[in-house]
Amino acid sequence: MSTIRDVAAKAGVHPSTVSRVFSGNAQISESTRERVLAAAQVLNFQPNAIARSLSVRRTKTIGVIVPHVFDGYFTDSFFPQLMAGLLEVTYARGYRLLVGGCNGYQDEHVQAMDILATRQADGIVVTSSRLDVDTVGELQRHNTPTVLIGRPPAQHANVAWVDADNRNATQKVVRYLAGLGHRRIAYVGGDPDSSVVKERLEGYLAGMNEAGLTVSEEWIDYGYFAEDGGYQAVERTRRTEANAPTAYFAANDLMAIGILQGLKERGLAVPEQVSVIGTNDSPEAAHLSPRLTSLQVPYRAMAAAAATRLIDAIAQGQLPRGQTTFESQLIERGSVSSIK
Amino acid sequence: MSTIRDVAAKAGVHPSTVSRVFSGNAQISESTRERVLAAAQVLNFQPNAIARSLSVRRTKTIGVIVPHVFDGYFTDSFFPQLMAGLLEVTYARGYRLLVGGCNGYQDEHVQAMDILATRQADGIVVTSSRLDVDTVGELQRHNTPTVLIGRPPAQHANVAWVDADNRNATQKVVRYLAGLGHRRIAYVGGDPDSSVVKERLEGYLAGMNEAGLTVSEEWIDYGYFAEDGGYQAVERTRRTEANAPTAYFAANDLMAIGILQGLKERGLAVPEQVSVIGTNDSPEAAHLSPRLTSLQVPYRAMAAAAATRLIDAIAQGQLPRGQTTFESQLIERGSVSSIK
DNA sequence: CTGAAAGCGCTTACAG
DNA sequence: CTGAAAGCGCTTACAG
Repeated sequence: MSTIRDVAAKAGVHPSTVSRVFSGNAQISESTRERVLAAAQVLNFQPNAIARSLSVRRTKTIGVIVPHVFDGYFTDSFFPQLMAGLLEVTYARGYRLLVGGCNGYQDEHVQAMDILATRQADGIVVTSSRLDVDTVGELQRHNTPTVLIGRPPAQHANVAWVDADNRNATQKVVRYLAGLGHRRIAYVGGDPDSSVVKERLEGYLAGMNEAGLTVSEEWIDYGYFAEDGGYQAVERTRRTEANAPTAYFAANDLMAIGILQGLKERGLAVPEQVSVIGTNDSPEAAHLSPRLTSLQVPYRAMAAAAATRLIDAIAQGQLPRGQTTFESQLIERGSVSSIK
Repeated sequence: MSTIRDVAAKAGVHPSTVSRVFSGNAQISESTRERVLAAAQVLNFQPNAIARSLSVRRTKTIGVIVPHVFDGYFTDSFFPQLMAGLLEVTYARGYRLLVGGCNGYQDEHVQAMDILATRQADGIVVTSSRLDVDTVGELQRHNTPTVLIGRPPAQHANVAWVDADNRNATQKVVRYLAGLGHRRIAYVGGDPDSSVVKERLEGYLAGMNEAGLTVSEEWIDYGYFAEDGGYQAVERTRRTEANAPTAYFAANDLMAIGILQGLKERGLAVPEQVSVIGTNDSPEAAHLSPRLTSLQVPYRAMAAAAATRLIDAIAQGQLPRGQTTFESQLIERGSVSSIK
């Protein structure tokens, strides 16, 4: 690999001149520019981005940590949508995306801090928000460009974030179901320590309350964020048929599929006897039978917005700010009906 | 952010000593190590990875370009599996994954070369292999650590790659179908310029030949790698019912779903009248009705193997070498039956 | 418009 | 075991 020095020698100029033609923003006479470019051409020169980063203290990359803490993580449609949104804007803006794995939630902020502290990225998008792990606080303390996908714990009210209307959307789902005559409605969440799940629970409770429905403890269930979690939720929520839910709202489509399965095994017809609503509008939703009604959360748009906000802030040398809530949309298909 | 110099000052040692305690491999007396660590602790010091990279000429990151050239790219299960495999090993090996987008196949090798030429990564995993774009050649010419997921064009026989047994697996699928009595079998591929699709076609042809079946041109169709591609393939392959296929093998599950849809609209029952086999064993496959029989390609394992090979080579300062073929496995479910 | 110099924050061969 | 120095490959304020 040739360096700026080789090119300078060949073109008969000072290395700083070569640097100037490649860094763009500098007055260079047309003739020397041409000479430099020609020399670079034959030497197959491309400026070393690492050296440049060291010099300008900017990497033009943003980081993201993927917390593949549960097996289904990559199977769920959240992940590809996240990547799609992030990639779409990093690419358009000439940035790169650095992705690190991590091993459990505790490790997530270790990895995030590591990327930032070691200057491998100019900023970071944080996706998970477990309430018991203070990733955000750590990041804030270090005064580091961060935008959250999801809402931060209350004490960090001023971080930049982008989130779905989890509480509201869930309340609407319950309203919709109650409007159809359902009175025993179950909420099947994933990890109860995550903020999404908490927010949705609030929305559920608010919706039930609004409809004048008393909630039975048995209708609230948490499980693994995958088919099996939903499947088991059916067992746990139907101990006594008299008190069994006539409708389920599940934290993701994978769980909804598990619920569908569990109901089928018990000989319960969907939607005739029991209604089911999933979340995320995953690709399979439209192809199940019955076709699954699902609450579509615009993760791709959220990720794109997060990346945009982050890159904008970096470009202006500031910390990202502002928070945006995205509306979820209920995609009505065939897994819901009114109660007779 | 504090530097090695600040720590040195505080600990009363030379910067090079600080460097030594952080770079690991050096003899340091226990007492000075402790002093340095203590100083680093209070200054909240972490070595700047960029500076280190420049110095040692190694970034500890590998790159991958994702060619999201068609809309369905992120929806297909290939992408998450690829990322899962790559992330799994980069994480375990203390590497980072740098992902770049690209805009069409032509742009792919521009981006790949850019990452490498500018030294942002130590090596790269290349995923797409369009036969008309010589990404591999370009990469080879620059003597750059590369491993391909997929097989390279013949002229680059010596690049390292990891691939599925596309040809063989397809031949087996045809053998299986022929064994069930099918004589008019369709092959519905995606992009005909991609090597996977070519290889599968060869396998298809070989399988038909082996079974003593003459192929009708109409049974070979190419379409967009998504539902719609499959849907349209049904139209095109069933111009005349007399010559219409009784079995379909599709390049991915999305297309198979489109085929299912198209057949249903024509009032054809699957698997009673027509059999359908997809590829990739996507999450939805098991939940369709009929449950879709699918050729499972171990993309996650392939990606992991690619990353491992790449990192091993980098660690030893060599170019990656060797090629491995992974076996696909037919997951039999309910969309296939024998012909009466 | 261009050159010469200092600096970005590390690493490492060379002495001792 | 530790220090002093040179170097990794750029950038940019300062002169002219």
